Amino acid sequence: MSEVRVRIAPSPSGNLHIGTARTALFNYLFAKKNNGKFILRIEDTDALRTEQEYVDNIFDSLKALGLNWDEGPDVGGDYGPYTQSQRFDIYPKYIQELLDKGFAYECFCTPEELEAEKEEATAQKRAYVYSKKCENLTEEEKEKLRAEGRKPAIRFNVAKAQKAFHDSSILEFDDLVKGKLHVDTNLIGDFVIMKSNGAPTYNYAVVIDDALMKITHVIRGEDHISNTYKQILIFEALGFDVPRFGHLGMILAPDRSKLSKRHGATAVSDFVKEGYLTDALINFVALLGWSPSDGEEIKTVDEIAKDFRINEVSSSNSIFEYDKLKWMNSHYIKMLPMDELKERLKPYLTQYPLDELTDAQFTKMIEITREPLTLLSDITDAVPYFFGKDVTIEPEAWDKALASDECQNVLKDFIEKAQGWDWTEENLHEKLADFRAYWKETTGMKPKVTMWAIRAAITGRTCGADMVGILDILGKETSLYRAQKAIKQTVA
RNA sequence: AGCGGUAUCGUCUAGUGGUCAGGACGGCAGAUUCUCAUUCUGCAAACACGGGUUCAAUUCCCGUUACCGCCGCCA
Repeated sequence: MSEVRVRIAPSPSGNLHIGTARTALFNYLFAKKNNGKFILRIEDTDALRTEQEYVDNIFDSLKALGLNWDEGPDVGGDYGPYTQSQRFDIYPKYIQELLDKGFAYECFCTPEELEAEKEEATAQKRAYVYSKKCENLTEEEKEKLRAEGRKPAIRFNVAKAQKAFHDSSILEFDDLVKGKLHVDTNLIGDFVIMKSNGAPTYNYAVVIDDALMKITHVIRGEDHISNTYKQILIFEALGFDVPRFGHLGMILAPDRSKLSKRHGATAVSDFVKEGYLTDALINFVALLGWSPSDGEEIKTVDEIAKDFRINEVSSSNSIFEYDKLKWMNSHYIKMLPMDELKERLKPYLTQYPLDELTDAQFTKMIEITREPLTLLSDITDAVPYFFGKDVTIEPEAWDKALASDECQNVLKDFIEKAQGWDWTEENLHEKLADFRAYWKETTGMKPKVTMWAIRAAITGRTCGADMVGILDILGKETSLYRAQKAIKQTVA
């Protein structure tokens, strides 16, 4: 069998969608597993909706996910160009071939006429298929229409192609993930393959490109199933080899609707901005429809590729559950080496005067605050008390841990004793333990309550990072200054 | 409406003509910890419904229902 060649063909009318990323991943996995080639093609035949910014976003997102392509617009390849808008001189030739073979014809219908046909169909509660009214126009009629200034679109003659290559009107193909699929081609109207402005339509361009790029397997979302029949017919009409098709279930939002902006992030770059790691994203999305044979869910793309079999992919839709993604993200954050974590976190710390800390202090701060991070962006709210002389005490922290006389006494005792402490990490650890023990023995106060008073005074909160580490980073002066400020003046 | 697809805990899924229907996330309970979080232990939680076929059906077949997709000179 010839070399496996698969492709991902996004349309640059938006940033790379997470669903497209999953389709790209499955293509990539299939290529890897079969020692094939993974190709990127930009489908920008609709100039109105295309933006360079989106093209860049698609490149960047795919790269960030580790889905590197073997051939594409930027890296080239033997079957380029890989951007459809640069292939416009290729398409007319095959249109002519289809016209010559009688598998296509010119259609002069206006949008209004087409609209009327559709309305009539709806009124009669029938499915709309094009009336074929232009199928047998004579040359004179065409000339007349042309003289009126009408520019024809080209339609594909479905029935003719079907009849030429199949015994009945039923067209069948064997889907890589769904098994045998079929349709009655009488239900497919003669569709437009070239618009009146000369631009190819999706269903047509895709066939020409897939054929010329020698694509062997087309893996895509199941929303393309009905397009597949049309495409197969074009492949056959032009005498091209028909590739194998595989249709993946869709990704749905938790409310079972299409995943859209109102559910949160949908583009890969949005997720990244929110603090998700691409490793977590790609791992998570692989688990939608595919499951590892050893039950181990945390896996790199390479590991998944070894274990991947397209026919074992689930053919049903799956819901995008943010909870599990978050769990996975926190897992990947925990696995990040310190140096890398520090760099990744910096973009979320721009509002703080990082130069107040030495590198050692900064490292320490990250060490003691990284544990509860679910998103990288969580760091923003986890560290305000490491900066500045003063700290804002949250009302709840005050009420719960500082307002009572008992707490005030703990704090006073802390200030008094801490004056004499040697301010090193080990020593603080020991002294603080003694401090807790002392209060427990003398008053029965729970260790956590004792610590709350100190924590609240110094960080303004009742929960946060390791207290020893905080004191160490802040230093004796700032720590005691803050503790002192939390003493009620009236109680002096 | 028509055509096509799908159906196992709330979610992602494993699995089989005879299983205690397994795992993960989430949930709940407990343990550990100066707090939050981690970590550990335990618990609850599913074969959509109705007919067949069969000694036996979650598994095979048919139907119903639900959900999704498609019906563009969008891709």
